[in-house]
Amino acid sequence: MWCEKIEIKRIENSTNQHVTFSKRRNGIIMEMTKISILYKEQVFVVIFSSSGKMSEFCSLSTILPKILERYWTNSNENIWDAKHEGFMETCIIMDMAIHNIVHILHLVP
Amino acid sequence: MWCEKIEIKRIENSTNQHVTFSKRRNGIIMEMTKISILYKEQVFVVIFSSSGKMSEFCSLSTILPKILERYWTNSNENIWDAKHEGFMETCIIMDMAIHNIVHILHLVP
DNA sequence: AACTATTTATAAGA
DNA sequence: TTCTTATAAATAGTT
Repeated sequence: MWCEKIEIKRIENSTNQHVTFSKRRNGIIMEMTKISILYKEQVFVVIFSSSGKMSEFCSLSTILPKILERYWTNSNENIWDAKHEGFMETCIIMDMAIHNIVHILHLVP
Repeated sequence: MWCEKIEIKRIENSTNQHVTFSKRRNGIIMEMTKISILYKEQVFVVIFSSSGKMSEFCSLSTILPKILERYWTNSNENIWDAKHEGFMETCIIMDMAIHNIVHILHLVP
């Protein structure tokens, strides 16, 4: 499939995990930025830390309701009726329809 | 910065735009999948079409409330009080803390 | 959708 | 965390 030379497997070492995650996070932000230019679209990025805090905030926080509206409309489930456990470490939300990046919130390990 | 050889600029041609966006979308899904393995984390992906429809759905739609809870907790704004226009084309939500991919929703151009 | 030349991203090491 | 560089991986261009 992909990654035939370097095996993709769990990084156990905590320091390595932070370093490599940091690099890949930058990669994702780069890619988002490119997409926003290529398609002249809005990219909206939120990254939560593993402790649950947002460490940076740019603007236009009110875009999120639009996602939810559409999520609600398209799924037949009640999104507020949480049945599953889990805690967000990273959340990237891209809005492709306005005309700039509105949010890049960095993870602080 | 990045992309010194190939200029990153708006793709005007509609067909090209769909083809290249499709490639980059696959790239993002690949990257998410890798991250989920590298950090043994949950990756949660939702992609909406430009027409507003979700074209695919896998499982666990009830993870979204967790994102919202944290978004709410961390921002001082009422996320339901939308003041800005804009329409989501792509939404990627990664949950890094459960232990598998829960959602990959593909865009259908 | 498939191929591949070329560009871009990353792992490892410092 | 940031830099460097050799190597791996992704994609632009084309069929």
